[in-house]
Amino acid sequence: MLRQAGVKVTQPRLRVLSCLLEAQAALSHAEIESWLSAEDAGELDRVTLYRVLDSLVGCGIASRSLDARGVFRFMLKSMQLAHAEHAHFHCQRCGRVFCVASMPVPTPSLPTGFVGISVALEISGLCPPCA
Amino acid sequence: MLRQAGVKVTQPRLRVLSCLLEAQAALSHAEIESWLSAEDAGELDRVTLYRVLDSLVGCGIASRSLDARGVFRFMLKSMQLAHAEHAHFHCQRCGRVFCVASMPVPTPSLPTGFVGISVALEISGLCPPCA
DNA sequence: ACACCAGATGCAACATTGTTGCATCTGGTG
DNA sequence: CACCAGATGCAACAATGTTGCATCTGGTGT
Repeated sequence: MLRQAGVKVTQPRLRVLSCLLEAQAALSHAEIESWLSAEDAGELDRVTLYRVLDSLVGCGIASRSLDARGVFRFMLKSMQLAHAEHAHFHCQRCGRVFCVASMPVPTPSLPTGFVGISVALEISGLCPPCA
Repeated sequence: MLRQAGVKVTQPRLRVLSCLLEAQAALSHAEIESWLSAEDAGELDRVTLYRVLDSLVGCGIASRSLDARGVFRFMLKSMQLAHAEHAHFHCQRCGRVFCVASMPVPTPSLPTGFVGISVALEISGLCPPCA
């Protein structure tokens, strides 16, 4: 993936990628950091992780979004596409994101001249543990 | 408004409220702070401003949302309600936001245990001039 | 008009998230 | 194998938001 995207294949990038590949949901910087620090390979520098994530987003491998607390979360672009069809629930307290399969994203009906590229249906509130 | 909401009527709250009443858009903490510091009455403590905003949101007078950078912005609930029922279109090129009256926000149908507080339908794309 | 007190304010210190500068290291290329 | 653009690691900084605590004040009962 990295080679295809035209960026250098480095240890940190491979580790972060494998993390995103395994993830079930969009991960925050802090979550990736603690996940990686549990590995044998040891910790990854905080700043390096920020820059690795920037580069993955920049070359189109990953996508960046905001959770309800205003924290950036990352997921593979390929996975993100699979989540474009239903709503997402953002917990205002813990920041976790849940898929709401029961709420499909409506097809855009835009005024003439507007070109829709993506639609997102975002619900804010409290998840069961936090409520 | 404050008395009706059942909270104490204090100087800081009145100053922040008048600020929000005049505002054309949702304001960030920093914007309100610099606006207030230009007044004759002098500066308002940073922390007090956070707590005033919390109390206004808590008693239902104001509402809190996130901008694209992950910064909280505040506006009067009365103004926000006028925008809660329809979708918003964000132009990826010029950044402008348009109301899409033709796309109503669906009523949430959440799994048991989840408490929904707000729903937003956000479309990204290109507006007529940019397309 | 006065005293009281829950809640609001102001200050200091801290926490979290994200960024910048710079010296060093390394993946890819010739 | 040597080179170098770009990646990494470290330190310091910046922006945003939170907590603890002493003091002050708006509202209420007297």
